[in-house]
Order: sequence, then structure tokens, then C-alpha cells
Amino acid sequence: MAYRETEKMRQRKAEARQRIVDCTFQCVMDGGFRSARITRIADLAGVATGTIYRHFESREDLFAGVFRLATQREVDKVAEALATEGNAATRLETALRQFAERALRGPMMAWSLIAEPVDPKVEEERLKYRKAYASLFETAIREGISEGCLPDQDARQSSTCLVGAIAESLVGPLSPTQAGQNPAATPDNTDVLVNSIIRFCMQGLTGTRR
Amino acid sequence: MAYRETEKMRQRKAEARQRIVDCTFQCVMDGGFRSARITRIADLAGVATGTIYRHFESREDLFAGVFRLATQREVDKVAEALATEGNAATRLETALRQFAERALRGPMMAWSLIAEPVDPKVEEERLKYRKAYASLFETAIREGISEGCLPDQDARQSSTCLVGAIAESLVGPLSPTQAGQNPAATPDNTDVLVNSIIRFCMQGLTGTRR
DNA sequence: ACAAAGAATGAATAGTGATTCACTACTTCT
DNA sequence: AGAAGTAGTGAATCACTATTCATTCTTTGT
Repeated sequence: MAYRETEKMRQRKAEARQRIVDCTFQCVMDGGFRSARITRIADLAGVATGTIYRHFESREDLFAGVFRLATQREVDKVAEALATEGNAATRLETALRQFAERALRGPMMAWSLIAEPVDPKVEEERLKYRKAYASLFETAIREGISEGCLPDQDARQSSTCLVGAIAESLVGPLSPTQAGQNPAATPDNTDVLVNSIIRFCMQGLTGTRR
Repeated sequence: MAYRETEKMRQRKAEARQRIVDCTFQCVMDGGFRSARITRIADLAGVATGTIYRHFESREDLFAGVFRLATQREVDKVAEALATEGNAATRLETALRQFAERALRGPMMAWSLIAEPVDPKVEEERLKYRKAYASLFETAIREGISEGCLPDQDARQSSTCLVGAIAESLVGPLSPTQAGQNPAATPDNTDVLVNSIIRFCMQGLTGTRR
């Protein structure tokens, strides 16, 4: 034998792979999955199109991976918010706010994750992503119930409703309108929007007027 | 001149058009928009593929039209439920139930309307469709507030949350799992599901424990 | 320096179905 | 019956990119 993969090579490959992922990220942030072309990604990453296929099964596969990564970031942030001090209700509120505010700060990516029409494999990831959120919320709701700060309820159902209510509330503001940007995104507007979403959600959870 | 469109012809064309629409409906009910092929639709309707293009600008256009029709049906049903006797809260509850039950009764179509990844023009229709629901709910909420059976709130925001909460709760049960059918759809399960969705929604609206 | 691998390349290909359009068939009117 | 126009046809074309793969370039060990 004469060639054997060495650490240096392994690393170089890993870097290329990372670059591909990063550039895909970039493309999605710019125009969503639909408009992200393999050739464009390859150009940005400084590799040939063929090289992408040494690292990923297919375009869909690459996208699913990137979707999962983007997702993980977001879910982690929410998990973090749920892991702070305070009673469950407060923590849930913080987490919901985190979710909404982050989405409004990176609208194109958020739209892609929440609402952009995507290929089946990516859609599958989206289902998982939504379930991940729901699971986090569900756990917190359970804690709230045993803590006594939330009334007894179907925690799974409530968590699903939370995810839906936020997602739907964001779809309008996030949807990329063809010409120009949304008028929405002032920090002021954001606050008002987020607060009223949260109000509904917390009422739904607590059954108490806010 | 020698040929002039006559009533008979107009009618025959209208029938063909209708047949095309109906068959598209059928295809979508079977497998969603993505898998609905123009050739298949043409075959079912008993016309040549070219004929479809004498009636519709494009596939996307045809689909958008069908989406809108399907939507109209659903929205009308909800409007109907909101137009019955009783206070606004009760009517809203009825309407929410109507929405959810109808969706679970025609799961593939409901999934296509609510969550299937679709082309941009169709997605546009979906946005309108969701707004249509939200508007209906919004009006009812306003009525509820002035009737005094609902507390003061941001009616637009609450209505959006309602739509989101229901839609999200249905996506799981509706999603076509590749192999075989969902275990979900017994009438019994349906009731439990629908009731818990409604509970959350009504708590969100009223701020009162149910 | 050379041989034996593997990695990278990117022009060419391929798969998919929507869409076209030259043609035929039909309707209407004189 | 013929002229003039319209509707219907469906095989051929087109558009679009993801994907391939024969070839070239690098790396590694002797």
C-alpha cells in the first residue's frame, strides 16, 4: 500500500465538509432552501459540484442535515431558557419569548424552518423539530403541574398548541413578500407582537386571565 | 364570419373545465398535490393534456384554483358554524370543532391544505386561506368581547393563535406516514383529540379554567 | 522518484414531467 | 356544401438542475 488516510487529510476533508455546510447555511439564510442551488453552494465553498457528493448523499440529504443543525441551535436555546431558575410558568414564558424573538431576528431562516415548502426528507426533519419543541414544552408543563403553578391538563396537547400558536403567529410576519421587505420588523412592533402571542399562550396554559 | 361561440359550446367547455377540476380534486384527495400529474388528471377527465392548457394557464394555476375551491368549502362550513344561535364563545367552540372534525374526516385533503409542501402560487392561496379563517374567528371574538362573554384581548392575535393551535395539532395525526395508515383515526380517538384541542383554545380565549 | 492509493474536478448526462404547437376535427353561419 | 373560425389532440420538445464519472491532481509510503 502507498496511500493511507492521515490525520491531516481527515482534517482537510472535515474542513471542506464544514465549509459546504456553512455555505449552504448562508444560501438558505439568503433565499430559503428552494432557491439554494448546488452550483452556487459549491462556488461559495470553493469546491467543485462533484465534491459535494463526496460528502453528502444528495442535495436533499445535505439540506436535511443543515436543517437539523439550524434546528438544533434553536431548540437548544429554548432548552436553555427552560433550564433557568423560577417556576415552570415563568420559565415557559421566557422560552416562548426566546423562540419568537430569535425567529424575528433571523426571519428568512426562521421562515425556512417553520413554513417554507421543502422536500420530503427535509419535511421529515421539520416534523422532528416541531416535536422537539413540543417535548421540551411538555416536560416543563408537567413540572408546572406538579409544582402547582399550572392546572392539570393534557401536557402533550398543550405543548403542541403552543408550538402551533407561535409558529402561526410568526408565519405572517416572516413570510418573504416578493417585493421589498415586510414593514413589520421594527423592534417596537416585535415586542408588541411577542407579548400578545405570549399572553394567549399563557392564558391557554394557566386558564387564568393575564 | 362563420363560427361564433354558442351557448351549447360554452356549456360543453364549462363541463370539460369542471371535469378537470373535479379530477384534480380526486387526485389531490388520493395523494396530495405533489403526486398529482397532469397526464393522470387528463386521463381521468377524458381529455388530452393539451386541453387542460386551454382551460388553465399552468399546472400551478390549476392547483391554485382547486386549492381555493377546497378552501372555500371549509371556510364556509366554519362561517356557518359561527352564524348559529348562542353566545360568541359557544359559537367559536362549535366552529373549532367543525374545523377539526372535518379535517380528520378527509385527512389527505386536509393535510394538503394545511401542511403539504406546495408551489409558490398555491402557498399564496394557503396564506389567504389561513387569513380567511383568522378573520372569521376575529370577528366572532370581537362579538364575544362586546357581548361580554369574552374578556378584552387582541382579537387578531388570538384568532391567529387559534388557527395555529388547531393546525399544528392536526398536522401530526394528518401527516401521511409512508407505510400504511396512521393508527390514529378511530372516531373515539378523534373525539378525545378534538376535545383537548378545544379546551386549550377556549382557555386561551376566555382566560378561564375549563 | 515512483507506485498506489484517494480526492477533486466539472463538463456531460439524465430524469422528470410540464408545456407547446402543428395538425385534425368539429361548429357555426351563409 | 363551403368557408371561417374554434376546440381538441398528444407526440415531441423544453427547461431545469441534480448527479455522474472519466480524468486529473494530491498525498502517502517505500
